[in-house]
Amino acid sequence: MNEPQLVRGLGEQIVERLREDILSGRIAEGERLREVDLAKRFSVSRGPIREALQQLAWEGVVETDRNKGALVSTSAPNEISELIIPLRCTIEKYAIRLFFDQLTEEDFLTWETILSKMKQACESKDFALISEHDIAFHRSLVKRANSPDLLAIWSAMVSRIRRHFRESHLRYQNPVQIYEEHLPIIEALREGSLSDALQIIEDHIE
Amino acid sequence: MNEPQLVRGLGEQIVERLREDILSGRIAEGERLREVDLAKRFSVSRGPIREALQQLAWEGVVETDRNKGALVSTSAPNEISELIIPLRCTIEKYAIRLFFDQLTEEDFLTWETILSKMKQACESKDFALISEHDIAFHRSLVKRANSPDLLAIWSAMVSRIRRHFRESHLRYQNPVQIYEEHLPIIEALREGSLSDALQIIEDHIE
DNA sequence: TGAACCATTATTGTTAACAATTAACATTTA
DNA sequence: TAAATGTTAATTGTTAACAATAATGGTTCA
Repeated sequence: MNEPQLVRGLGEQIVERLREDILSGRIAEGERLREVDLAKRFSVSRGPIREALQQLAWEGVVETDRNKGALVSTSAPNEISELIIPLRCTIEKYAIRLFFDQLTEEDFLTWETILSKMKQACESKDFALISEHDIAFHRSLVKRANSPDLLAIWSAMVSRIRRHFRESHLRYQNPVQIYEEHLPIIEALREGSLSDALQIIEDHIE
Repeated sequence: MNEPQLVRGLGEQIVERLREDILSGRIAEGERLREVDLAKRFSVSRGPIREALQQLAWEGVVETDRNKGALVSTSAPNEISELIIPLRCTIEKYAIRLFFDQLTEEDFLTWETILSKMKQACESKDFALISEHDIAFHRSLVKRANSPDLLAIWSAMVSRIRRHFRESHLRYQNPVQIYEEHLPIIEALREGSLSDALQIIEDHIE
């Protein structure tokens, strides 16, 4: 099995930090990202920064024009989430089918760790953090399938509907519900019922 | 409309040349790509080379391990095409619904132009060109919906399955069939039957 | 013999300087 | 004044040197 690569390059680390900042809304849509600023912030040279920006551009998190640098791309209008919902469903169900018969205790530990962070964020009503962990949870589901193609396509989609995540979260009067709605997914996986898990994911993604 | 960016960076130019070399088989599967070799071959420094390799890795054309460089991916029997087919179906049908009641004669002209080029490519059995025009046709369908997000998501997917296009084309004994299978799509649009068009697209994408 | 160790080489990762391009702004001109 | 032009500053694109890591090959020792 693929070792989870303990030492990651600077570029990859920066991708994750920037992506979290942008998907959660801590860095605003339309904001310009200058290479030298980022290099100073992360205390590295512009090489890894350029690497990270290129990756984020493919994911659709930022947009780049030649010789003009990178802007945080604006999240798609909500009407497109009508399209994305069935797409996400297809992908995440496909992912679950791929890894379903290879589940280990470690997997559940990973997911429970993310969800416990989400719970904390829900309790303190920090919606930026809630979105971040919500997306992180679903990303880790897709990632578990161990298919770079699957993850790439999913990432390209989700980065474009980050606003939809936040806005749907804001509708909850009691944000802890957001956390609670994620529990059945893991429970179904633990109980070993594939069809239940698929059905629950389908109901959940909306 | 988007200007077709006249001056491209070195990285982008190298991406295209390497991708063509790999997909056409001039660079064999499993072959190792060393940065210094490529830098010498293209007479540039390693910067643009790394950029190009990162892009090709994202597209799935090469695989990279940290500190170990890039290998040309072996085209594993693309089990993911099983996933891509329903995704493409969803997206392209969604696109058609969006523009269906705004069709003009100009649209048909665009599509017929692309298809006539495809026909030529089919007749000369130039499979690289066939793929290009096939992708161009479907891209123009999606583009017609006039939604940058839709196009972006579709592009992210297609860049990962370029290889699948080519391989499915190679199965045709008479490549002109590829061209002929595209005609009913336009015919249905011309005749003004949305449900027919959607059904034909669904049958076509397989 | 062959398995473990060390030194050497090859290769990638990172950095910092330099070149080319774009943006900003003052100046000129109609 | 407003448009056009030229100049400067800010920013990205590219390069080449340096650092860190992995592959190679030979030597020793059981």
